[in-house]
Amino acid sequence: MPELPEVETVVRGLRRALLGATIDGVDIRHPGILRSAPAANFLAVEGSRVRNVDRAGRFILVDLARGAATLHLMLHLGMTGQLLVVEEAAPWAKHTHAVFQLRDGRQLRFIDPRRFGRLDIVTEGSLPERLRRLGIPRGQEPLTVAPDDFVALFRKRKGPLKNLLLNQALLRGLGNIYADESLFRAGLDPRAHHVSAPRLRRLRTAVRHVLRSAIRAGGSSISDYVASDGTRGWFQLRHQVYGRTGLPCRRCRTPVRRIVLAGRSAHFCPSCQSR
DNA sequence: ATGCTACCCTGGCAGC
DNA sequence: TGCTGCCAGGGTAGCA
Repeated sequence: MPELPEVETVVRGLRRALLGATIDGVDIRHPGILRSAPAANFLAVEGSRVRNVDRAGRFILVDLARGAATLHLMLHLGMTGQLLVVEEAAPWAKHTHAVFQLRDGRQLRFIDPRRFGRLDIVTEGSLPERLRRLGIPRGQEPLTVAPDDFVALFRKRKGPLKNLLLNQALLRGLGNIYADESLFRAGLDPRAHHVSAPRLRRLRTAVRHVLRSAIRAGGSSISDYVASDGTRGWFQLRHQVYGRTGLPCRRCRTPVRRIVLAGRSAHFCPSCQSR
């Protein structure tokens, strides 16, 4: 499940592989993955060069230049999406929905069995305008948000803390795994309401630590996730609570509990995490 | 504005 | 063995 660390790993791989490469065309094999722009709009990538690869939350942004014109490609991996840079002769994976042909004979392939992933493209407009048209949430980046801003984001909000962490309009990039892992590290119950400022500061530190550790590990590979060169991450081996329902807490041996919040499983240690 | 639920979609797995 | 039914969840539409 690609969350911020997985997307960051993919972005770093794409940057290494694609910067300066020329795109000769794109084949949208399954238009259902398009978010808003019709398939015809993607014809514009022909002859463009990759100028930058970046990330906003879980959204991957590829800046393309063609002459004086710029194009902005958005890719979202959804639940099971993969972006692979391969030689064009590489074996064909099932559920390959889009293929970008590179002039040097390689291909960027978008593969997504569950088809929750999305592609979009815009051609112009100011940065905020582009981000809006690409559907990028307005939330803060968890790795750069200042302590006071982090506290301000959550202080006057209602609802369980876990739900707030999943709200991409507040903080973008956290998903179910890293929300649970961050709450465990901060010692906070996912059901906690109206959390105090000192506890929120602790949560910010925990989020940063968990995300950075996961990025160093190349992300968590649970089912489909792989980096753009096909390698798997190993942070799943370090999960403290996610996916460990009924197993002993690694800190205190109390069985890990699973409840449902925001329509998702929330995993936590009832002894180590307090409200 | 905000917070909630239903929906999309397929592979993997438990249970019979 | 083979079938059925359920579960996983990111983002968004639609609702109160």
